[in-house]
Amino acid sequence: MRPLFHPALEDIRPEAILYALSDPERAAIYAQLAGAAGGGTCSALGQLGDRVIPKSSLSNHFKVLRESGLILSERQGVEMRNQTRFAELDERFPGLIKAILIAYGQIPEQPKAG
Amino acid sequence: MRPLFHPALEDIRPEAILYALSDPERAAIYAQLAGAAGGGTCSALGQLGDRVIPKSSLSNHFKVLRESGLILSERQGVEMRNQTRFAELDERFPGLIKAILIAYGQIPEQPKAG
DNA sequence: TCCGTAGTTCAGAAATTCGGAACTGTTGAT
DNA sequence: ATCAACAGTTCCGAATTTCTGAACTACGGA
Repeated sequence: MRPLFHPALEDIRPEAILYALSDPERAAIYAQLAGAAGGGTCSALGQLGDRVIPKSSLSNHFKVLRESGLILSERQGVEMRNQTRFAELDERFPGLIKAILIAYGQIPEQPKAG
Repeated sequence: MRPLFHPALEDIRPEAILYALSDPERAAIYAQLAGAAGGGTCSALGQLGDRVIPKSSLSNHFKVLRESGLILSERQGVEMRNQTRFAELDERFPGLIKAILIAYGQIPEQPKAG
């Protein structure tokens, strides 16, 4: 298996982020990861609502998320642990990811501070 | 010519917004419109950098922007005036569009209030 | 070694995008 | 009224991308 490619923070392109999250299935996967503490595996996230995502499609979704810079994947034994790169990304593109998750209704809207 | 379709505010989908702006050419067009006071025409925005966008492609870009809910187009004489629906959209998806424009470097990063 | 599980790669079908050419709709001139 | 010029749309074929079942690779346990 080819080693997994992860872009360096400075190589992450906004168009890749938007493209990756413009697919509701991928956005839902990402949102799950953003919520899950441990780092989700592919199979754990393979069922969204009533549809079972075929595993080749799922693998591709993770690849798109990974190569866009949204997530970090590393093999751990027989499975793959995935976690978001939220903190890094929020530094590079302030407010972007949070605004997207809010737009999708995956996290409640933030009240203004103060 | 078919009448131009514009989605109602409540029908606008985040995936459509992200998809529309995941194309750097469309994002640049949108950013120009967001900056231009008057409402830009297709031909006025048909040249970005060194590339001349073919007019059928340009027409399609505007269609995608329009049908995603990002812009409002209306015929004015022989040409088409386009303007953003920024205010509306910002109400529906708070912070989203601004964060995207910032990510693309099209507007300077906003300082935190206070 | 052999088996089961997790995920990747391959390959062909289906869907999408791109853009040149033809077309529509509007204005202004004769 | 007719014509020409112009802005933008639609059509359609070529190229690209996406989707997913099937085959495959990688790891761990017995």
